[in-house]
Amino acid sequence: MKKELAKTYAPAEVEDKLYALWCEKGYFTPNVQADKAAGKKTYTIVIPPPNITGQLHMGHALDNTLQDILIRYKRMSGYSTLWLPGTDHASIATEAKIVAAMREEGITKEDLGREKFLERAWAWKEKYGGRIVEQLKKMGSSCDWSRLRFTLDEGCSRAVRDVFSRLYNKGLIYRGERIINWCPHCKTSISNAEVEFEEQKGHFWHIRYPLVGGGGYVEVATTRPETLLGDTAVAVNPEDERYKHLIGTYCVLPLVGRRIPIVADEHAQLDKGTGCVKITPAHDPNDFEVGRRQKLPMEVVLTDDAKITDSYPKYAGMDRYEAHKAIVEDLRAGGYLAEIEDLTHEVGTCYRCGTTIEPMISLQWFVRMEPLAKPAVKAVRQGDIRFVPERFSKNYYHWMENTQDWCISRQLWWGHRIPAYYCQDCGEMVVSADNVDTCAKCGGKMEQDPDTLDTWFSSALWPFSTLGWPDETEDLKHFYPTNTLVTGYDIITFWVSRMIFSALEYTDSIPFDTVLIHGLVRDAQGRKMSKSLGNGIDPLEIIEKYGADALRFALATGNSPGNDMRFSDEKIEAARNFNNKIWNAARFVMMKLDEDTEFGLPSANELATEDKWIISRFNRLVKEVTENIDKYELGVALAKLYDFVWDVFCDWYIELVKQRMTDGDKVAMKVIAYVFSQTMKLLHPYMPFITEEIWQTLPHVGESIVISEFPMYDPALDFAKDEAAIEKIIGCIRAIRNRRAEMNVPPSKKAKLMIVTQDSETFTEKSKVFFTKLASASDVEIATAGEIENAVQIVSDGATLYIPLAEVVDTDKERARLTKELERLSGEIKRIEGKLSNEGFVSKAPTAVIEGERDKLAKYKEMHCATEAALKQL
RNA sequence: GGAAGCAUAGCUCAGCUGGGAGAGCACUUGCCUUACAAGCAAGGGGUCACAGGUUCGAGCCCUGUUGUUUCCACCA
Repeated sequence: MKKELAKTYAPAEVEDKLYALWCEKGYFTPNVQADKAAGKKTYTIVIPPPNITGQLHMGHALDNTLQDILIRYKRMSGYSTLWLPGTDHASIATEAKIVAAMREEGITKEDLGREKFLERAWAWKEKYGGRIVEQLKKMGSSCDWSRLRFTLDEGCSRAVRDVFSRLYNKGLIYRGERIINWCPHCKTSISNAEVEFEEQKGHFWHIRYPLVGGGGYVEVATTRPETLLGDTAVAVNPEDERYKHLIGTYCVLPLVGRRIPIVADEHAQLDKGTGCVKITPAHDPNDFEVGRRQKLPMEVVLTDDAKITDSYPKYAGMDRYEAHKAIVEDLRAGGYLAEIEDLTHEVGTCYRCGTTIEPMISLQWFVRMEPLAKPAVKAVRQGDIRFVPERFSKNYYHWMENTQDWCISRQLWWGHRIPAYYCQDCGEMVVSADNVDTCAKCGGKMEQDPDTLDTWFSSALWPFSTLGWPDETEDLKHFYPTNTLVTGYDIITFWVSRMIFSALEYTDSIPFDTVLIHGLVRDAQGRKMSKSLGNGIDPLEIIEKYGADALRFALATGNSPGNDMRFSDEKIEAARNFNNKIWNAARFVMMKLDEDTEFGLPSANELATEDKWIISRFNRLVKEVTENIDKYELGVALAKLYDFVWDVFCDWYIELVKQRMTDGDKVAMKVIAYVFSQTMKLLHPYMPFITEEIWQTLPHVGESIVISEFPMYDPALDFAKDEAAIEKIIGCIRAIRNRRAEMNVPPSKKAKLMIVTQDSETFTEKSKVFFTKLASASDVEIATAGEIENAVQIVSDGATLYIPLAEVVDTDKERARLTKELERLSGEIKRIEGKLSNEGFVSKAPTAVIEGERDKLAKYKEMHCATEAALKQL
């Protein structure tokens, strides 16, 4: 057993080796049959599939660390556990990357054709999808790789086609001409959720439209004068006295010369601008509605790449910004421009490429949201699905209750092709999960819709499509609904909400019961990590330098649900240091253990006080850590583990038992091995590699810590009395060290120690060694009464300590110090007495709190008395 | 225009249903004490943003104010 370990922990030497072993043993793959037979409860997490566009970033690292902590914890706690991994085809993002790469080669999508393009896309997927899987493995993620999925694989695709045709048949998917958000760069429609608003400086242009017949004009205001080309009316409010006489008359569109009507519509508000609104039905969502109500023509003036159409020869081919300038100039020249105001406004941009989106009228596919949103809201309201932290449910409700129909068609090639088929001869349309070649009506040739579906359409099915749905597979029956979804708050609307309504509609079940929300990982200055800033930190570089466990620790510690965190060098170094601390504790334990030390606790009557103390402390730790993890307080649980390992186990228990270990005390060996090995288990979900490496070398039962049993709280291991005794001794040791430090006495200078106490159960013969080892005592005497003259006197909880360091004792200083101490104690006593004499406090406070105060009072009174005595002796 | 979060030690942040303020880093002092100098020991440092309120008791609950961040929203 006695192994010589390196002084510092070298993660690189153990991580890959252990991960390979875990995979080989199949620890991450649940044995469904056996688990069922054993009646195990299930615990399932389906990974938020990373995009195949690139590589893992810190956000992924955090997301996956949290998931792995939960999964490993549940696996060790006896659940039938599945963490299902996969990747997302990320339609628009991936296509944009591939197109960009092709541009380098000087080819366009059209040059290549759909089929060849898709070949490239699949090659991309192989390369980058594989890379992401490797990165997840490096993190130690205990995913079941035998169930790896991809949003565009056959199973997911089938689920998508199935859902699409179901919804279509129920009337929940429709095709129609609506105003959609058009990205002129990506050349596709995008959904409302994919539009990001950005504040931009602009102008408010007031333009005069001359009235037809007779002089005069109406003045309209717009931020986008170039859309004037598409105006087909001017609206005024029907109640507006100023313009009532103009309703039904016409004005002339400047520069174009078209006659357009002045119509009455509530959209125009009395108190805004001039009260007259130009109406551009084909290029503005509000105007589109006005146009429908007023039966106005839709005049399209922009092409797919946001250039003016050929209908306006003077401006044809100009992009929207050039046209803007030209039209402003022409308006000015023509004397149509009345006023120009400065203004800042929110402009919609494409969330992928940042291009300003163009509202356009277009024939697209939509999901009717209202009937789907209602049950989705209800599921959260009645608590079937819970957000952690709770406040994010407000976000969710707000979005769900106000959401508009979802535009799901995209003019892209990389994605799920819409399962709608059109007859080339008679125009008949069929929606079908299966391919349709010939028209049932006329026998003509059917062509599939060229468009693909929004990436999020397939992501919305992810929790069940990955488990085999629409088939009633074993996996679906066993693991669905899943349990915890771990994701960032930035993706609640895109994804979480859509999974919820999708699951309720298609599987008649919630997709998961808990949504654990985490924040963003920011850089050390609190900025978002981004490519343009170049402040991104690569998790793999961190792993290479510090190890996966250090990365995981740094991400999990001090992190609370829903809050952003900063990642810094100090944090990762602190994490590395903790790894090293654990490692060295392991070195100590292993150096001291006998080879035949077995796993297990000695019986209670064999245990020394300090053994019971550490066991009791550990037992309480188990209870707290379990409770914290169950409440998703992963950061709090980890802080307690850190504190226990470093401050309780290393700084005190190891020091207290060192002598016994050196003396070959078998009981101490068993206790230290037991507590430490169990501590490794508690820590394992957070730091899988180092804990396994150490656990394997300690006495243990079982094959791997991965599949070992998570420690359980045991009321029989609460030793309150022994805990109190050791806490007292620690208090004395601290007090002695403190005094010595104050007097600048070096540790090497030993001195006799006399302990005057009535507490013979705490201050025993056996406890003397603690003072010689840890408090620089040369010799310890325990007495029930007595004193040493000219000695340093320390009053601690339960004892008065005398240290004869005559040459350094300054009697005046001692007197001053003790007097001060006496004052402090008097103050405390007065405070507690005041509290206890408060009628309200004693009648209303819980008894435990009152008891606590009484105990403290007694302690302080005793110390006060002892201090007084000590002062007298000086 | 709505909504939410945050404000605690010099810095970064924890603080569980209210019961005497914590950690890491930084700082000061002393230690290479055979597990660990990536360490050990001791120490300094906080009217918990501000103002009210509820309570026997408030960092925590309520109201308002200020600062800051974010989300949502079709303001021409």
